[in-house]
Amino acid sequence: MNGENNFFKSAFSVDNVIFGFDEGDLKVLLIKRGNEPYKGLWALPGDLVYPNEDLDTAAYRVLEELTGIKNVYLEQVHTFGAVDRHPLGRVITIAYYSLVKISDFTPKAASFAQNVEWHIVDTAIKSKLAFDHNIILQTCFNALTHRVRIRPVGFELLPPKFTLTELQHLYESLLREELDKRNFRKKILSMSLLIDLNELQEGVPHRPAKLYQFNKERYQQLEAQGFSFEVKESKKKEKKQRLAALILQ
Amino acid sequence: MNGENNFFKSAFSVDNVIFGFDEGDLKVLLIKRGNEPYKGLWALPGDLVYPNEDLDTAAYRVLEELTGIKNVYLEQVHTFGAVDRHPLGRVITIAYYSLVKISDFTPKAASFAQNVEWHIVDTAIKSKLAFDHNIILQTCFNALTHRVRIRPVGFELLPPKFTLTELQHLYESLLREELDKRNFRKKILSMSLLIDLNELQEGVPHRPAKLYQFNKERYQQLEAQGFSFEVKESKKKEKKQRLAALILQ
DNA sequence: GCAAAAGTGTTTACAGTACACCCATGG
DNA sequence: CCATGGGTGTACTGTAAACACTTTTGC
Repeated sequence: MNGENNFFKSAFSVDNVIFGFDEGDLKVLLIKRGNEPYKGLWALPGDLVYPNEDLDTAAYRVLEELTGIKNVYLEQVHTFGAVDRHPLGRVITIAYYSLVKISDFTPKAASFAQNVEWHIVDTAIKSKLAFDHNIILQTCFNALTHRVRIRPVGFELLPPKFTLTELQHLYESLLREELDKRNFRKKILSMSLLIDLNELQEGVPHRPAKLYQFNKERYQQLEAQGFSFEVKESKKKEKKQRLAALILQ
Repeated sequence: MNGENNFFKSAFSVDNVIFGFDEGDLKVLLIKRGNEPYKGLWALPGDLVYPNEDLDTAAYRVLEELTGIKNVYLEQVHTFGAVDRHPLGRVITIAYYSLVKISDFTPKAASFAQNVEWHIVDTAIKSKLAFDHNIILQTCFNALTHRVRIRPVGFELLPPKFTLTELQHLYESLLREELDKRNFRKKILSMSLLIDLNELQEGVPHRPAKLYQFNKERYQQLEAQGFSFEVKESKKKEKKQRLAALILQ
């Protein structure tokens, strides 16, 4: 398959790191390989890209075939192309990650599903995965933690209604550090990206928490304005934080 | 070349957005195409990846063959793979950018060099480039402006000895905004990433400026510590700016 | 002496951080 | 009435931002 000095004798695939959040842990969807190479090892879902298929389309296809979920957050991260990364030939792979709400997840055909499992990311990274999937998973996790500091992508991982504590736990999990409850709430609520649903949790053995919803319209409005918070800002404020961002975080 | 339903009938290339800084402008190195398709248009330097060549190696090769420069800053940015992006077949391309000191640049064979030119980035983005190179250039420029806010990559674009004003102009060019001279100097010098060479500019028709050098050792030391500024920081300070980074810039 | 860029400190305002107690519910 | 997590406000502090004049050199 490889070995001759000939272009157009290689292939490319997409691999999709599908993240979910459940029971306080960030998880990733893995497939147990039924064939060689790496038979029996866990691997990221992926597939060769069809000749008439765009890369993003291929990544969406892999996701939907596996989970049945459409319309998810998907982002290309990096392309891995070490000569020896695939034992059977020259195959480079374009790595994506997606963020899904595990509650939306309906695994396909049961015979298939028994080889598909959510794994805790921390554990999966340390275990031996097929191909170069350890480094791909690590790279995509890094990209996610970086992304979450810049854009409110975290909401993609939560169910439509959530409590502030759930949201905080998600961020703590992504940022790998504990956050102060009062400061977290102050910050989040000040962005007016949440809609108070005036509903309460039910069936919890303690004071029920308020439920919130992500305000997508508000988010898109802010994004279009470069997050300059038009309502609160003076001209002075707009220029603030520019030098702050200079060079070092 | 394309059209059959057959994998391993596609190819991948690297394209390299080579940035330089000169006369106060950010520039990009372009090649005028001598062959179809897109004959006569300016294009990013790039090449097909050899069957036994890693992706990064290919990107370095393209750079060195063109400029004679080694050991530069190089970063993979994004992979472009629209089905119709190359008129002659299915060719996806992995886009890189590199940062070079224009002073190091020694164009290769003169017959070749007449088709190689530095273009001002702003102008090049607006002009019609070959293939999908407009969007590739734009994407790489965005990646650079993002990167420069996080890591001091700007120094890669300056000659070994530079003045603070030159450094400020570079940052103004990359960030597309004017900076306050006193605040800029205060911030930069406080990071102790610069070495005062105790030398002055010569032959300038005004008060000569001091020359500085980038302190690479200090930078690597800080990087290894996650830029936590060990000398100045208390434990409290270490936790600072964490919530700040939450969600929105 | 004049043109041109270099160099230099202080004040103000905002935003992040630290921190502790009462509340509502189920059992 | 107890256990569990939900919910709330203030004082402090560090850093970014705004801002104007003097200095040095070449011509």
